Amino acid sequence: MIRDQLLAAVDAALDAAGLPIPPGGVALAPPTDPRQTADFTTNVAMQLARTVGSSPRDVAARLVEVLNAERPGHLDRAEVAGPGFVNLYLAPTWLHEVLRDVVAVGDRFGLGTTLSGERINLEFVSANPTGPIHAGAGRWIAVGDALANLLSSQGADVHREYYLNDAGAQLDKFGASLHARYEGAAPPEDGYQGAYVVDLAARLREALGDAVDEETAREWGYQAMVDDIRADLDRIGVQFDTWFSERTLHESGEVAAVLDDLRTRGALFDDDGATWIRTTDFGDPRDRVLVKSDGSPTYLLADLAYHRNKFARGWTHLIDIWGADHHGQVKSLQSGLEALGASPGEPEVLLGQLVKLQRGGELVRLSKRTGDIVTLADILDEVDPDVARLTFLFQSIDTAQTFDLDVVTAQSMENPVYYVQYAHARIASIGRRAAAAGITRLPILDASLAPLVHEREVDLLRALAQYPDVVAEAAAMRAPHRVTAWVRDFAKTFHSFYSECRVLSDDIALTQARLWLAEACRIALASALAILGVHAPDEMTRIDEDIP
RNA sequence: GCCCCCGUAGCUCAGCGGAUAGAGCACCGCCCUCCGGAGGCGGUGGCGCAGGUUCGAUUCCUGCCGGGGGCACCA
Repeated sequence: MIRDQLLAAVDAALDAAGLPIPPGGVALAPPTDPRQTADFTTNVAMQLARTVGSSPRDVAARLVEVLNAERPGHLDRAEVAGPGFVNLYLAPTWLHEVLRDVVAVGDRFGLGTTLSGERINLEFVSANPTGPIHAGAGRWIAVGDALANLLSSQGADVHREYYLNDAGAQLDKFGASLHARYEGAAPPEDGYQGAYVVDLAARLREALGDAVDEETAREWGYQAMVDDIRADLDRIGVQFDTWFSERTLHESGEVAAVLDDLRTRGALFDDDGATWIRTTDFGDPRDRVLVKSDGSPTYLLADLAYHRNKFARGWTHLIDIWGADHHGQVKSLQSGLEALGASPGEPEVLLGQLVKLQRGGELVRLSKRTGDIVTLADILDEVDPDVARLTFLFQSIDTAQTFDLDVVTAQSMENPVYYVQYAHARIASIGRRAAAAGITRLPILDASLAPLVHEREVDLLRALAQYPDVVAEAAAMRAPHRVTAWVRDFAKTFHSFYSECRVLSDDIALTQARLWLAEACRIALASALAILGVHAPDEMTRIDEDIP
């Protein structure tokens, strides 16, 4: 849009001034300094100063001279500022053009093409089907789903996938524990001690009667847990495209095939009765076991078969979201896949720092032994899914998160999610008011946007202009929280506008212009909330009715 | 000992190498004739330490200090 035109103009101006274009192109962005009133600024002169052999301000002056002579569209003037910044001041019309652009693309506002053509398999959550989904896993649900939306918004074909570890020792332990409870006995020492297993045993008896053997108990329990997990995911509004069973890899011979392939490629060696893979050839700090001395496959072996299967199904790029406690396995998996011929760096693993739960001012100590866990369902019993999701999407996955159950529940009325949703609801409310008053929004081509000059209106238009870049950048950085940050900030700007600028007034032209501005804000809020997986309501349920 | 993440306001967190670092909560004031007060306006208050790279470092590199998570023939 407009920035692209300006970039082209700056490139041309550099050329006309006899200056080179820096490798990597010209950076053109709104100034971050709150004192600066320029619309865009570039540091290109400071970048070029050394190669050109003159001072940054001199280079900037040469560029400014050409720009002011050429005056590309919307440019009012260019100025040298500070140590050598070139500040571009645009005519107010450029922001009105932004508004027209937003309205023209409508619900497609914010979409980009930076990832078009990519076929991405995004695996997240993949909690073992041996118990309910833990509260902390809610972070990966929220982040994974938002990331999928984000990548899709940039044109990628994204597939949400859940890996079911239904072939390993954990499921056996789970089966043994369930069967023990079913028999009224205590689970094995290294089994699942949680109270939910007792409840599950009762459900098992109700479903299948009094003569259930351990294998039947395991299989029934497995299905029951998968059903429960799907129900929890359904509550928070996340749908997976594929639920992939580890068993199928063993049954289809794909696990064995990986071993054969690695043998052929000379990546294996035997030691101590076990079969190892030489992952150190690809940067792993140590080699890894694929087949244990008792002949059973390791988790890594099945995981290699799994990721190879993803490629075989046509996905060209794999992204896994893992908890930081698994970071030691990243290099092993990538090395093994590379040994199988995949491109280095596959899968791309996003390591998320863990969630600590806090209640009553104290950390909730989790103990597998006692089965003392807080589940996602527990959280969803207390707060609505939008609150839970946005809470998980506040911060970067690079930082450990403390999820304070008291704060999120007791103060949920003050949760920022409502602040953002309220902005959307207010716009809808204005629409209802307008309709009731018989005010119709005329086609934007017939509307004059010239009245939009108030500082709050300009703030909104600038924020709208930046939104597509925010989304593209968030996708590139795999950082949904950047969208959260933008939408919270945008909501603040909107509320400020709302209280200072009345949309519906006696000034017909101003009303028309502001109705269109409000519509553009609605489009942007809806877009951002959709990416985050949060609803954009047209009205809020009233609270605090008891206050006179 | 080695590997990964993080030390920014009293608390929780933002901040693609740019100019005087932002927001929420908390605290102190103020704003309801008017589109929904789940709101608005103002105030208090900050980059762990030391080097290095750079025209310019909260951001990149190194070391130290502090916090979290890993270093299995477990998943």
